[in-house]
Amino acid sequence: MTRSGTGRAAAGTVEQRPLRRDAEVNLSRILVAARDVFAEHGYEASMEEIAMRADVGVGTLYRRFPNKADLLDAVVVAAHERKRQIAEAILTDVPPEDGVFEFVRRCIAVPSCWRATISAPPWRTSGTGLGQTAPLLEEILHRSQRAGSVRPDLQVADIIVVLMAVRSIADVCDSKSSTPSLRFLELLLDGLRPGHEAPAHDPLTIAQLDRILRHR
Amino acid sequence: MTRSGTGRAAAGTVEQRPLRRDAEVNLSRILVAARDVFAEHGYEASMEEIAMRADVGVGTLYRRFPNKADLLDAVVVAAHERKRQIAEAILTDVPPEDGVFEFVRRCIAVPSCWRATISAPPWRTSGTGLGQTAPLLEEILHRSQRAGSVRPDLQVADIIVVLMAVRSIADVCDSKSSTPSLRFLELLLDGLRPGHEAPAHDPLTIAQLDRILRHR
DNA sequence: CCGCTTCCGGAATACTTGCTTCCGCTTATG
DNA sequence: CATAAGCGGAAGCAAGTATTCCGGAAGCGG
Repeated sequence: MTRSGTGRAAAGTVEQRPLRRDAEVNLSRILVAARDVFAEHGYEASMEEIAMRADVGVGTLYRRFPNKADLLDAVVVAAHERKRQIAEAILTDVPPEDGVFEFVRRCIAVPSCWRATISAPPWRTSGTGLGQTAPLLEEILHRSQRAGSVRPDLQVADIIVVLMAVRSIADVCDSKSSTPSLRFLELLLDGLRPGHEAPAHDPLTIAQLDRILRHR
Repeated sequence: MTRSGTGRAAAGTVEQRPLRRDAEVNLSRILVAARDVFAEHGYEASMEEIAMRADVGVGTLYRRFPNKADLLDAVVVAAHERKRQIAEAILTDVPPEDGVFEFVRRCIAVPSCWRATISAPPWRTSGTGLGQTAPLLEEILHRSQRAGSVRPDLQVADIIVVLMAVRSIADVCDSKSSTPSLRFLELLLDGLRPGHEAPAHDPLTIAQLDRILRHR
């Protein structure tokens, strides 16, 4: 407490001094581990397992994050961002008729990303992040529909549900060596193609889906 | 311990005297409750919740079943039986072209049945029961394929996976008032119809699926 | 190279959770 | 009415786990 000795920054901003080099490395290791472990076990995952996977002690986790929920928060925020990036990339790089299919495939190819997004119980997080991606997804969907590659009765929420379904199958069935969920995914995607009767049941709205995901 | 007074049966058989009337009622209430609760929460379900749902005390559970695992066993066995019955009914009552679709729809219409079958971690149960239904399912599938209503590249395991997927969606999304999983189901079934390219990935074998379900 | 500050590990703490047991009371049954 | 089966639910007890704490190690500025 000598004086200002410890280098604070401009007043007002809560700027914190940069982390020590090793600490920064550990931090990113923690984030990766947390992402994976939460993805696998959901919020039930234990801090100890996360620590082990990150090759640090539990104490280190608590140095960076006040508690488990805050750690999850960080992971979820990062995952949202990743998903939004995917959606944007689709809109710029992919021909309209492949948009929906590519979106789903890419989301699934980055499991630690979308898994966390969806499985997290965000009763505390700013939101499920659907609000951020939904408009982009809507655009992707419309383009594919105009291109005639996707059935016209499909809704945005259906796509999210598809993601959730494949995720859960992958959780149960996939292993290091085999990924049967990919076959399931293709069957599922075939169901999104045109040429079928309109389903008899109404789709969820984004708001409903959002509530479901947030509340549980 | 007077004598044989308490009516034991022929030697050898482990025949137990019939349950008291009220006890029998309670037993079936327990079975129903356990079926539902296990279906909802998986093996994590607490004995207390099962007892509460059955409107009995936990003590009563333990009078009938030595422990939680055995209770689960009973539920799983019953569920297998139910599923087999459904499959048989399909084979006799339903025209070939509807077989697969009806099977899936009926399984899902009896949630407390197939849910338990599939979600239970049977590291202890005689088997996953796939062995019993698989041959019937195979027959159902072949008939539908010969009738041309189902894509020829579909395999039995695919159908089981479909069930698992719908189940997980229903768990998360369905409520008393709305059942969005039914819409998802229809989309999924559309993917099983003919007219699509063969999926690039191989299906699971029944044995693989069996191992997956049993081991986890 | 020195000393200060940040960091680290992981044992110990303090709970929570949930299966199982126990025992005094109730209820069917003959 | 007597008896044995059945019942409820309050402990007992064993795991599992978030969080704290502190002695020692490691980066960093001088």
